[in-house]
Amino acid sequence: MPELPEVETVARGLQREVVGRTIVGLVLNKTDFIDDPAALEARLPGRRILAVERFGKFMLIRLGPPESPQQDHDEGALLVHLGMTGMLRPQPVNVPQLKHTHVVMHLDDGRELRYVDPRRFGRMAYLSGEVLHDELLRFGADPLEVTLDEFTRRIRQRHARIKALLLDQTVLRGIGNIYADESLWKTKIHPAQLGVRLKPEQVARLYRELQKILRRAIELHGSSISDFLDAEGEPGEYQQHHRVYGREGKACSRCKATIRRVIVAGRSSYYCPRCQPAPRGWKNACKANPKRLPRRSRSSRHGVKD
DNA sequence: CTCGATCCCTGGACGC
DNA sequence: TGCGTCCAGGGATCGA
Repeated sequence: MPELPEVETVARGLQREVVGRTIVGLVLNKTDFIDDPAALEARLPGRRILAVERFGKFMLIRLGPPESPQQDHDEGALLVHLGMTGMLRPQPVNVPQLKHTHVVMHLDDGRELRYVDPRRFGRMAYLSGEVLHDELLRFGADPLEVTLDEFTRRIRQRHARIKALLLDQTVLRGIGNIYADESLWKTKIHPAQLGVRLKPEQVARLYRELQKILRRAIELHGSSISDFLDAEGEPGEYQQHHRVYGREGKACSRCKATIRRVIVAGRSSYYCPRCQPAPRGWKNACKANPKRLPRRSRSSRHGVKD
């Protein structure tokens, strides 16, 4: 599931692989995840790829001016969100297309930049400069660039649970379920704790550890849980360093207590019940609302050991 | 204001 | 083996 480190990995790979290439043609298959498919067909052919940047969980494919002078240059870019299962990578034409290949951009070196996304939770849009600018304004700070003061302000400004705040892309952009849970475990903060209740020292630790975890994950090319592959088709390695995510029923590597999973902010949240003490009232809230307790996973129902 | 519910979508795991 | 069911999850949206 592509979050900041995975998107960064793909963006860097594409930066190496396709910058300088010109898109000479475009084939669209399923288009229900594309904002305006006709805009892609009208705007992409003939444009040179100037840069591939990451913005939160988005990739921004910056495009040069169109070759035909009557089409005015609008500083537009192709925005790509990989959703859960999106993959974007260049392939030689003779490599068979994977199932669920929805967008094929023909490049001037003979390769094809292919977008594959089985679940189509991703998003693709061509946005002109002005629209792009407004679109990006909706998002919060980049967790790797934000200052501690700004991070603290954002975590404390809303009366929400820390897990919800970390996942909210208008608070911080780029964090998803994996890196939220991993950074909360590292800093011994329960995911249901309210952001405003965190002590300044806890916020500072979360800030530092979140950045460390994201940077390390980028070094290891992200986490490949089920099917994430980078722009070279390679999986990441960071999943081998997960301490809580996906480890329900296993032992906490710090205290040996059993890792648990609850639903916080509508998302599965993995945590250590001993290292990350629940906030006041949380356990009663769980008893009152059984939906907070996820259905036992099939593996744990059958007692699979680690 | 925050929260939960619902929808989107497919593949994989599981139950029978 | 095969068919039905559940579920994962990011984000948008709506109602409580």
